[in-house]
Amino acid sequence: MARTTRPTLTHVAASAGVSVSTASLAFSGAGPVSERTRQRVLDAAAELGYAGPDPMARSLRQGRTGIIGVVFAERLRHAFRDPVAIALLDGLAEELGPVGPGLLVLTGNDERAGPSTEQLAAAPLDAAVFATCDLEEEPLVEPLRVREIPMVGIEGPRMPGVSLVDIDNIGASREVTEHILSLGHKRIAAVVLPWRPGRQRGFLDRARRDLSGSVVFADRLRGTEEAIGASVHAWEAAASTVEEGRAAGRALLDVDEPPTAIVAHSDLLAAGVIQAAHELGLRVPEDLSVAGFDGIDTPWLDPLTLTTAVQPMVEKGRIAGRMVTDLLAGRTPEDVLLPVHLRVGGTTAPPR
Amino acid sequence: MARTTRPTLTHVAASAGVSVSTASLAFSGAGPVSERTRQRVLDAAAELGYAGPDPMARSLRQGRTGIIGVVFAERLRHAFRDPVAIALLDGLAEELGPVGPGLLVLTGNDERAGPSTEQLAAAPLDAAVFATCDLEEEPLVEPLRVREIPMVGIEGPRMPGVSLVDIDNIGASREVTEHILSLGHKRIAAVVLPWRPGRQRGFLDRARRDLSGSVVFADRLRGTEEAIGASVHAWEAAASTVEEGRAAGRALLDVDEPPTAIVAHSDLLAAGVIQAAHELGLRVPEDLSVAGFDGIDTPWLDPLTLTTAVQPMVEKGRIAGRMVTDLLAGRTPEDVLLPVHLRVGGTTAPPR
DNA sequence: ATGAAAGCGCTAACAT
DNA sequence: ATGTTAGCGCTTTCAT
Repeated sequence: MARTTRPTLTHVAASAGVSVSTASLAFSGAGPVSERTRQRVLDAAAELGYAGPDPMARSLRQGRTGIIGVVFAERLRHAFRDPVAIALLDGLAEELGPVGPGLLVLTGNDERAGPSTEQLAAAPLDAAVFATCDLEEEPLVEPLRVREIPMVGIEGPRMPGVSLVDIDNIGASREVTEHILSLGHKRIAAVVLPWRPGRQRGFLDRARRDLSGSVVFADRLRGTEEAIGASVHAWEAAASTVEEGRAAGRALLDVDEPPTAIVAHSDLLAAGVIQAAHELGLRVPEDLSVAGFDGIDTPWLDPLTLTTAVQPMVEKGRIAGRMVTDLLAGRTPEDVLLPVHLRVGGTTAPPR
Repeated sequence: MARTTRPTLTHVAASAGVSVSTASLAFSGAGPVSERTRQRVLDAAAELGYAGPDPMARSLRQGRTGIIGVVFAERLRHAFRDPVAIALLDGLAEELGPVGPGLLVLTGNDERAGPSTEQLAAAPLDAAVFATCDLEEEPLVEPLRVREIPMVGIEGPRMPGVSLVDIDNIGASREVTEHILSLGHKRIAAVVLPWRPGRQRGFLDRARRDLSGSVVFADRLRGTEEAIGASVHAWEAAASTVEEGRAAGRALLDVDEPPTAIVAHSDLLAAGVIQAAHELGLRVPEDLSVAGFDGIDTPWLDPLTLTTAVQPMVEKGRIAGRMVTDLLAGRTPEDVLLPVHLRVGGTTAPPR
């Protein structure tokens, strides 16, 4: 009795001599079924090669897929190069693991910063987490808002309908810079995050400071300048990577009167700055102090440990996951602001 | 006229004064609709706040979700730490980007190597790509095989029903080792990949060599031993990371008569070995030659460039994506074996 | 404990 | 170009 099409619950039920509803209960366990019947159904299923209830049919009926979308405003290769994003995903996966099938990764490509509107409209999601969508004017939330998909933002601006997991970017950045100042540094430069959109590499000009871009970019810059009490000589990186940090370091250090300290707004950028310094024959921290932001593992800097602002990366993901769970249960979670603490490492010291 | 429930195509059609099927066509463009009608439907939709056809209903009807699953046999944080995996995902996303919503990431957790059977049975996939599932006895394929989900494996064993994108692990590993031998090295050690399952750190014992584990582990080891013509003194890493490489380097080098060359079966492991060497006061390549495998960017080794076997990481993903497309179109793609080429860098030199 | 029936929202034949 | 109709495969009332 070969069948060319996949068996369905109807076939299984028929073969077991029960109704479809009973067969359904035998699989879901959502109702009373005698052990004997249950076994008959499962046996019939095994014999027919039935793989269990069809996920799409079940989704349509129940109104949910179990899938959580994770939205990145960049191409996958760039998003996943960032240890902070990976840690976030890990926390998210850990928290949501038992819940459903998994995480649907929604990224952009070379042309688009983030998934297309069509993608967002067609994705079978129960909820979405914005991993790196920190723009004031975020075109990515609208398609999901229309669908009434619960949303959680990470370090974004406060937006109606988007629950927020935030960290104290301004305060932490200020604290790092204050540490540098307290060591006695006068000539301080900064390497700031990509302004986004239209990321570019180069000295930060006034125009870009004032236009609204990424709030993380703006907050970390603001913290640094609040500490200094004036605007800081800054280089804008096109991405948060070691290579970009290195380019920044070269640009800032290979001049007549280089700074004695550089505040980088990510650890990867800081690592690049340190590398550039070494290449230019400068010792860290003797000739140059360098601070970062994030608190990622930097085993390759060993024996140096980076002075940095340690943010709870995995925890951000876990909390976002918990918020998703709450939202799906109909609860309205409070926004969360997580603390960041200064970790003084070996890359900062008084100027000579 | 407030509605408490989300509007459906039926509401939109009624409001526009057309039938549901016409309204459907107005959205999908899959049939002839007059421009005037189309506009009326879209206007009605906009007014009602209709977000477009429901993805679940559409999936059920059409029999596909547009979602491609990517299966990792480890926890997310470990999988995504590997630049090779990221590059693969990037190629995959690039190739499949226009096709559908996105990639569903299916990972394990601390207890399970990979997603659970339930997860695999319930995930709404059109096809699956096994990113790091290289076991002979892979429990992860069975749940998908039963569902008749098209599958593509990366560097796995040849399995019925799983299309394969492979690279020449044996040949490339042999070539790297031959390069080391041609330089005149006699005392050669290897740092091999995790044997999996039951990854552990330590000198590789005979028992593990003989048991069937990861085929990538086995193939790269085999290539090295084929070149040497004998079994090699080897350390098994618990993961392909810089830290593990460092631990391996310490174990292999901090002895009375250390090897003059170490063949590491990944670039991250090689980077760790180099770091360990530096910490022990050994210069690379003067005192120790080190080779890797993969060809990832290692800017932090600068100015050193790693001698390694360069594999087409992104290309693997692209081809896997193309295979998925083929399989979904009903075609049966041929298995692919991609070439790997030796890149001689500055980390290998004749022994002193 | 089991069965009958309705319907989730949509698309695709088919008819007009 | 538009409408009618049948179902995709399942879960969930509601009867029995």
